[in-house]
Amino acid sequence: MLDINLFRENPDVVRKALRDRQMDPQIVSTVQVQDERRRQLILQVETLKAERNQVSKEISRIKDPAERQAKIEAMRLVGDRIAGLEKDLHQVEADLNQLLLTIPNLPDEQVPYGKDESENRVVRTVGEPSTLPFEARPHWELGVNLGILDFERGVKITGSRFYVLSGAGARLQRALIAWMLDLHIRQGYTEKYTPFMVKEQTLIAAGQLPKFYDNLYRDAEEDLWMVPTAEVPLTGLYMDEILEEADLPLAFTAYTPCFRREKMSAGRDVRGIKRGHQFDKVEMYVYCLPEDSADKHAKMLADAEETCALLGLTYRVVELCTGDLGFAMQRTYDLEVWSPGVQEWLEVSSISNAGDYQARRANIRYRPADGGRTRFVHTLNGSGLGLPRTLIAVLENYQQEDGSVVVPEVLRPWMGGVEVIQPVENRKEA
RNA sequence: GGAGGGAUGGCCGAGUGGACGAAGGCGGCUGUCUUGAAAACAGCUGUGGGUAUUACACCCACCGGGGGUUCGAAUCCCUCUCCCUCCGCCA
Repeated sequence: MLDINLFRENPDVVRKALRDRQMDPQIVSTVQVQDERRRQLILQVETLKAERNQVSKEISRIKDPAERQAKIEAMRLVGDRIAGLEKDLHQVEADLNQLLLTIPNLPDEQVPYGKDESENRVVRTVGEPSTLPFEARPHWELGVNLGILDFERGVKITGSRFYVLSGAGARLQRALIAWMLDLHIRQGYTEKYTPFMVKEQTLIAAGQLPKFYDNLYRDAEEDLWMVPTAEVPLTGLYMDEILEEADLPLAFTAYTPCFRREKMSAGRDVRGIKRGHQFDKVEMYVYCLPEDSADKHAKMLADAEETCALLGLTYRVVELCTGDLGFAMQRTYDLEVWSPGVQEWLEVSSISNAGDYQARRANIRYRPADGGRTRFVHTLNGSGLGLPRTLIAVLENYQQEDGSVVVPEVLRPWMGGVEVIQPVENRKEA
């Protein structure tokens, strides 16, 4: 949510942001009109209330019954007028709020302009896209041949885009999760285990609703929604709280499954495990002082890069242009790892600074140490790597000519010392 | 799922239609005293919004959320949420 004062004092800043995001700036004027109406109504309502309060106090002291009755009558009429105006006011405020919830964050000044993802900027590439001395197989061949990836049974029990990991495959994913969590803990993040279902308000706070309604799963009867990313419960953690400056920064890491309907991307990336309705992710999340968020963003990017580097994966850092920037974010870097089987750069992480945008929606503030007025915190989030894609990259980069897959060194402690994933002998186990 | 009891400021805890933004206590801050500290004493101690001659001014709202009754609601009524106790079910 943007500060309403921006629309009063600097509407052109908002218009430019919307244009840069390839959106219609018309809504800015609509907000201004509603805001003006709101303030007029507040002025009227409060003037009447002040009058009523004052006269009501007098009534309790008036002895003369006729005078008393006259004042009561007069105040009854004032009460009716207040009720009418308040009804209008509530409507205007609800409308205004709905409008503000649909307006995205302002891109940071340093974000390059671009109309869509084709204009994102590669900041740097670390490593060389690997060339294997034999023809690289895609993970869906590798995984099935090894007996660690079962598409047919996933489809059978749930449906299209679902799969089952088996044996060393399931264990490899679990190893990645455990290893990443431990790495992030070393990097200074505190582990959190959160609910995987949240209420609507929590999704609004994180900026997922109302915009991404179509991409979310929910219980049809209750106000319970499956999280599309750990960012949602982690943003909600401090909803409606006032932190002390001394408490900041707060840095968290959490593993959660993520559930996404992905209606809009039906038909894309149908092959393999790159895009599913359910996937696992380890997330990093930071609450900090406004003046620190750029530094924290750099640190989080470095932490995510370390994850790729320790896995021995070739990756590149991409800065998102204005047209591709996420709804709630002011600046975002994507991390993409090279995977020789699918022959593409896989987006495994998105590291974003939301500024105070989510904090406003979630109403998360802090009290400055000098005792001044409360301010909104800044929030940042970044995947410590999305699991299916990291799994793809590991399988495809570490494959050998005979179809086996070497387990990256760092993961072996979580793999019971297994160094190479070999084909499973017993077909039933697969 | 059934029955009952609760929800008040940073915390504890009073209030029962007007004098209540809310007693009292604790904690915190400031001052006096002190070489310093403690103690004692005194004062202060929430959030949001509106107005604006931007004056640490005035006004409005907030006692779990929403709605109602009333000239006036922390207080009465309805409803929702959450917590506690007991029963049932359950990994």
